Amino acid sequence: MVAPPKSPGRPRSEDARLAILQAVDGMLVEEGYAAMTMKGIAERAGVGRQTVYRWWSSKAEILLEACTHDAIDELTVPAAESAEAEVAAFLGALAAFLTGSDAGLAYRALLGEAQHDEAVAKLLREADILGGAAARTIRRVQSHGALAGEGDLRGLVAELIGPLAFRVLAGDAAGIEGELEGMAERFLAR
Amino acid sequence: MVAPPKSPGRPRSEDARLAILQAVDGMLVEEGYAAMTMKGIAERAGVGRQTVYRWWSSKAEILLEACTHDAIDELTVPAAESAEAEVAAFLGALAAFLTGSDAGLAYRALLGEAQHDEAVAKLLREADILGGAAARTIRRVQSHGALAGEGDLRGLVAELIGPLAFRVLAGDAAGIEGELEGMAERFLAR
Amino acid sequence: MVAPPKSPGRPRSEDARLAILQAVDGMLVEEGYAAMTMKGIAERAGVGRQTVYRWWSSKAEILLEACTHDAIDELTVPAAESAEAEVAAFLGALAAFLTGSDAGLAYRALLGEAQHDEAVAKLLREADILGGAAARTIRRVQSHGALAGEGDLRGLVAELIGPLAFRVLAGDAAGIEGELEGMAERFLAR
Amino acid sequence: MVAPPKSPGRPRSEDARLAILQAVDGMLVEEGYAAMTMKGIAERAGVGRQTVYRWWSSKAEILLEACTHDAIDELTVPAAESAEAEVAAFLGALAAFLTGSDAGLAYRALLGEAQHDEAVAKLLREADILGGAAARTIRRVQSHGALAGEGDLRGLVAELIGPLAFRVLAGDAAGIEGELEGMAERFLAR
DNA sequence: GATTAATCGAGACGGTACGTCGCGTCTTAGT
DNA sequence: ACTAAGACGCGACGTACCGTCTCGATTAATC
Repeated sequence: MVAPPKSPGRPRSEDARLAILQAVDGMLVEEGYAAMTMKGIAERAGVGRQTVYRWWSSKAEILLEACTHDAIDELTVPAAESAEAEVAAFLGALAAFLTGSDAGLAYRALLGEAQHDEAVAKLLREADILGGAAARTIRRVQSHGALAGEGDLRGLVAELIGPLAFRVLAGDAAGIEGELEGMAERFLAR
Repeated sequence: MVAPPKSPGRPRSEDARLAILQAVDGMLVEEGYAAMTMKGIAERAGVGRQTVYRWWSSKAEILLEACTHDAIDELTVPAAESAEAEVAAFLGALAAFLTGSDAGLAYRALLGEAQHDEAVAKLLREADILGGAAARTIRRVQSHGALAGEGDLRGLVAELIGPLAFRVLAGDAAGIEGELEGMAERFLAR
Repeated sequence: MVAPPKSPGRPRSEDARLAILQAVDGMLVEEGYAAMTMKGIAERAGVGRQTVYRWWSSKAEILLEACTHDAIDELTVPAAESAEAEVAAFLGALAAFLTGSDAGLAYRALLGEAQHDEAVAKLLREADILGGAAARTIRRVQSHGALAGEGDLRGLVAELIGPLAFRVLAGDAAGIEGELEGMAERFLAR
Repeated sequence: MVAPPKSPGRPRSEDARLAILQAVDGMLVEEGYAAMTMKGIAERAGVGRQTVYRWWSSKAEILLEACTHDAIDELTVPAAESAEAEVAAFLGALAAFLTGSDAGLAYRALLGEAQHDEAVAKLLREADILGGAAARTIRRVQSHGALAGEGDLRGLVAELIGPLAFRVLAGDAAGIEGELEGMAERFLAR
C-alpha cells in the first residue's frame, strides 16, 4: 500500500487548472494564437498571473496540455475491415483534425512555434500526437496482412502522414478530401 | 521605349536595403527568429526604424525577401541522367536545405509563422519556394518517361516533398540522409 | 553667439513633461503618496510608462521637481521692518507650508521617504528647500542688526526651523499658530 | 484572586513572537526598511505568514514593538548634578540614538512612514518615544530650578528636541556632537 | 542656383505584454 | 486554537518592442 506523498501547504486548485485550460482553448479559437498572451489567459480564466506561471512556463505548454486529449480522441478511428479502409479512415480523421478541428488548430500553432523554439519542439516530440496515432493505424494495417515486409516504422509514419500534412501546412489543402482515397491506395502500394 | 518614371525627392537607398537584408540573415542564424525584432534589425543594419517599416511591413516579409533567392538556388539541382537520379538529387538538396542551410532555417521559421498568421501564409503560398522546385523536378522526371499517367501536379508535389518535410518539421530528421534513396524509389513506384 | 547643442532625434515632449508633473501633483493630494505609483502616474498623465522612466528614476524625483518651485514660492516672504517681524513672517509661512499646502505635503512625504532611502535623502539635501529659505531669512534678520555674533549658519537654520518642523513631523501640530510669536522671540533672544 | 481567563486551543507561541521581533530587528539593519517585507520577515523568522498577520497588521507595528524598549533604554540617562549637565546628557543620548543606534534607525524609518501613513503616525504619537524621554529630562531640569516660569511642556519638548532632530532628519548631522553643548546652553537660556 | 520633395539616421512618443515580487487571504496537515 | 507551508487573486514593478511621430540632414529632380 502506498501512502500518497502529501506536501504541506495549500494544495493546487483544480478549479484554477481547469479554468486556465478552458481559457486557452477558447482564446485560440476566438482570438488566435498570436493574440493569446499569458496575461490574457490569466484574466480570461479569472486567475492570478503567477498561478499560470507556477504550473506552466509558456503558452505552448498550456496549449499542448489543453489539446492533447482532444487530439488523440479525434485521431482515434474505429477498427475497419480492410487495410484500405483502415488507412482511408485514418487519413479522413487526420484531414478533419488538421483542417477543421480546434485541437488541430492548436497542433498546427504548436508545430509552427516548434520551428523556431526548441523547447516547444521538444514538448511536441515527446507528446508525438500525430506519430502515435499513425503508428497505431499502421499496426492495425499490418494485422490485416498489408505492409508485411516493412520494418521502419518512422519511415512508414512519415509516408502516411507527410503528403497530407505538408499540403495543409503549406496552405494548399483546398479540396483535399477527394484525394484521400488515392493517397491511401498509393501508401499501401509500396 | 519607356523612360523609367522618375519621382522627385531622394531615391531609396540601396545600401540601406542591403544592410537590412543582411542584418536579417545574420540575426536569424546568430540569435534565432524569436529574438529577431524590427528594432534589432534596424539597429544591426545601422538604419532608422522608419526605413525598415517604409519598405516592409513585417519581419516575415523581410525574411522572405532575404532567403528566397538562396532557397531557389539551393533547391536547383543539375539535370541527371535518370528519373531515379533526378528525384534522389532533389531529395538530397531538399534535406540539406531544410536541415542544414540558413535559407532553410528561414523557410522553416516562415512556415511556422504561417500556421498562425494568414498574412505570412499568403506570402509563402505566393512565393511557393518548395512547390516550385519540386514541380521543376517532376517535369524533368516526366521528360525521362516516368510518372507518365499522372496528371495531378499538386498531389505529386506533396508526395515528393511531404514525407521528408514532415519528418523535418516534426523534429524527427536524425539520419534522414540514409533513407532518401528509398523515398525516391517509392515515389517513382506509384 | 552660442548655438544650442542639438541632439538628433525627436525632441523631448514638453507636453508629456507637464502632464506628468501635474498628474503627480494631483495624485498626491487626491490619493496620497503611498497610492501614487509609477504606473498610475503614467496613466493619469496619458503617457507611456517608459516616458516617465526615461526622465525620472523614481516617484520621489518627479515629486521633488513638481513641488520645488511652489515650495520656494510659498516660503518666500516679503521683507519686513524688524527682525522680529521677519522671523515671525517666516515661521508663519513655514507653518502654513508644512501643515496646509500641497507642496508642503509633498515635502513631508519626501522627507519621510528620505529616512529610508539614501537616494531621496541626497536629492532633498541638494534641493535644500527649507534650509535655503531659512538662510535667506536669517541673512535679512542679520541685516536688521540682530544675531550679530552668530557665525554658524547651519546651527541657526536648525534652531529656527527645528522646533516647528519637529512638531509637525511628529504629528503634534494642532494649534501651532498661536505659538509662533513666542518661538520667534526665543529664537532672537539667543 | 482571579484565575487568568484561559481560552481553549493552542496558546500563542512566544517563540514565534520573539523570532519575528528579532527578524525585524536584523532585517532593518542588514537590508534596510524598504527591503523588509512581511513575506521576508516570516521566512527569516521561520514562521508562517499568517502567524505574523495574526498579531500585527503592518511591518510598522512590528518594528515599533521591536524598537520601543531599546529606544526608551537608550534615551534614559542617569540623573546629573546640574540642569546644564542634564540637558547635555540627554542631547548626547538623543544624538547617539538618532544617528548611530539600530533602534534609532527604526524610529527614523517609522517617523518617515508616518509622514504618508496616518496609521503609523497614530502609533508613533501614542508611543511618544522621543517626547516622553524629553519630558522626563525637562522635569528633572525643572527640579534643578531651571526653566521655572515655563508651563508649556509640549513647546519645551519641541525646542529641546527640534533643532537636533531636524538636522538629523534633513541629513545634515555631520559633526553634530560638537554643537550639543551650545544647544544645551541656548535651550536653558530662554 | 534655388526650390521642392522624398529619403535618411536618430530617438521620443503612447501603448501593452513580459516575468517577478509582494500583498493579504485561503486551505491544507500537523501540534 | 494555533502552527508552518504554500497556493490563491491581485496588481505594481522596471524592461522590451510595438508601430508612429517628429527632428535635422541629405540627395535628386524640377524650376
